[in-house]
Amino acid sequence: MATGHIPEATVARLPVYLRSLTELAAAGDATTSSDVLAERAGVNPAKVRKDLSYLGTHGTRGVGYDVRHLTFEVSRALGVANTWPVVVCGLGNLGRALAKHTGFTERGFPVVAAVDIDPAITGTTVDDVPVHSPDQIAELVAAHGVAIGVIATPGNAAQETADLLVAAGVRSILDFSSTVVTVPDHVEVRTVDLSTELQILGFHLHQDLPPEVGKTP
Amino acid sequence: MATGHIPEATVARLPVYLRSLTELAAAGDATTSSDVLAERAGVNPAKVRKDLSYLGTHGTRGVGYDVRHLTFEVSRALGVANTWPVVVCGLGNLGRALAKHTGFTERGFPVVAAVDIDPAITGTTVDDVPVHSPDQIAELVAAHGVAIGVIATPGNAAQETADLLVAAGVRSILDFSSTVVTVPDHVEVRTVDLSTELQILGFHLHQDLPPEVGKTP
DNA sequence: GTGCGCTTGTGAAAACGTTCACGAATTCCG
DNA sequence: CGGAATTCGTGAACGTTTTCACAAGCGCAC
Repeated sequence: MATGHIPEATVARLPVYLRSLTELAAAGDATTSSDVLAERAGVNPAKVRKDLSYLGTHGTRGVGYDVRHLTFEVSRALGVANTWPVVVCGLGNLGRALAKHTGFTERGFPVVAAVDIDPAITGTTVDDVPVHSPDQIAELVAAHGVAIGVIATPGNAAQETADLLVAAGVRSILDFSSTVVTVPDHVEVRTVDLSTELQILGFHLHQDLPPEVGKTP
Repeated sequence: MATGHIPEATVARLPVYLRSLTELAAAGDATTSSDVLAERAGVNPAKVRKDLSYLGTHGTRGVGYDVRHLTFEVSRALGVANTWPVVVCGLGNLGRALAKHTGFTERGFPVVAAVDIDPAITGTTVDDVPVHSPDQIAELVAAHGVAIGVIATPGNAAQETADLLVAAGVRSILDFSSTVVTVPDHVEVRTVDLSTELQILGFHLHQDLPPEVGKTP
């Protein structure tokens, strides 16, 4: 089975496997199994095997997977050898937390700059990340080779920010703004909406509630 | 079609529709169509119609949907009339941002307390949210009727925190910790992993790259 | 009223994702 | 060496989600 095309659902799980593999390696395990990986990733073992089969990687029947080799295969599939500089737009509570977040750099996504419209903070730094004004987005992207923009602005500035990022040549956007931003086909947007997540949880809580009184008879 | 069972995929989109409806109402539109909603939600019009059909709600053929009535129906399906108090665990960069985030309260998810293991900050407040120590989780949950816990701790404290939340009676967990937490069946966990999101974007960037040189011939 | 244009609601088809179940490959042990 | 125990890889079955396509209902114009 060639590395031809990896389903989206699988791609979304690869980072979880990679993390599990790193932990296993740190624990000194040389080999592992789909059962162990499934347990750690919180999924079904068959799913692990099928996911890994898309990588064209091969475990050994009766034995399992070589942790080092599998780590290499998953890393290669994800392209983690690449470093993708990121710019964070909007330095509210969330944007500031993202700019300070050290986990990004560790995984190959260094925050090279932040952008905010407030002139009081442009020119300053947030944990060594320089803060610029929005009209400098194009320069920043060009200077650092930024491919990913993070939008953490208020909703009403999100589309405008996205437009600036796209015009500057950014090809991927991670949007925390609780709005749907429209971009050209060649740009990928992933939306993380914290309120929506809570509303989904709230839906299930609500569902489990005893049926309401006062319904129309 | 009865309100019997709403597919998960639909539930995940209802908050987006609800937001669009609120905007349309604010703009003074009395009626709208699946096309308009689809445009705003960034989805296919047929999907909007099918999603809404699960609510047992009825638009008017040839006319569209009544914005006020549809808002009511979607709100009811989501159970937004309920208020679900939330406790935020872990006051690092992200936890602090979440505790300060005003959007939660606006949508019926007030952050009633925060929890951190650092004795230097327990007893203080973060934007009026009181900070307690982890061993007070049970009391907090009981006192405020908390049903949802947010985990924003470092990864190594996540499972432990989840256990405390579950023991205290929390039924839903929103996990930002980049780990897979294990909980009993009656507890729902949603995971938001920021690094994973970036890695998925990175995967596609990597895929679009010209094929690497130096492959085995 | 009758006809026309618009928009919903929904079967049916297609695409996608998950899980099952089992053959095949490997190791280990007696 | 032969058989039991593992564990992978994968075709097939199943379930979910998306999309299509069109009949049915509604309003307006005349």
